[in-house]
Amino acid sequence: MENNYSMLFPCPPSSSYQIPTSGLNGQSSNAFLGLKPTNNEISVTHDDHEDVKGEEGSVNVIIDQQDVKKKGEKKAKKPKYAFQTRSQVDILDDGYRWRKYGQKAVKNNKFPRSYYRCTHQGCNVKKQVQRLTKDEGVVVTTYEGVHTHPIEKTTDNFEHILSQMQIYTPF
DNA sequence: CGTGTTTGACCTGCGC
DNA sequence: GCGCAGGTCAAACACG
Repeated sequence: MENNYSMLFPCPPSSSYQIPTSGLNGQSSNAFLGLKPTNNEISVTHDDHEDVKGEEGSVNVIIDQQDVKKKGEKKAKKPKYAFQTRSQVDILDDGYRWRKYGQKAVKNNKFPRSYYRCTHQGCNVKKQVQRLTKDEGVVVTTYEGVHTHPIEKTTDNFEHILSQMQIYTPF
């Protein structure tokens, strides 16, 4: 099926941070994602884009339908979301619990890429966190898959995050 | 003791 | 087939 996800990431109203993800893998989920940069602005971009800086305040989410194959299993398509965040720290607390399972040096990048998996049972959402050589202030977080469970931290924190996002986006 | 991180080895895909 | 790069595994380790 054809889906246009380009507007998937509107800034949610403060009363609700439900993000429409219906159509992704035929599933829907609430609170797909939130980011908590420790400071500064959030911008979101395509993981294919080279011009990482982007314009401040611009929001651009690209979902990449990636073929994932495993031995003996049929291909499954997983949505992939790349977020670009200006932050001093690599770890963005999005409310889910993540376990790091790997770290690799990336070519043409002096910073390593870290691999995380959601620790919730049955939820195999993955994310990669990578800092850019070009701009050390930029952290690129790539999410793969959709959480099959509600967010774990029921924090006010999360609403703060979202309100921050509204501030930093032109919507 | 439970949970998460570190890190080298291993696997896989791809280009030559 | 070979080498490289990216992705994952898993044992050892650290920490509250």
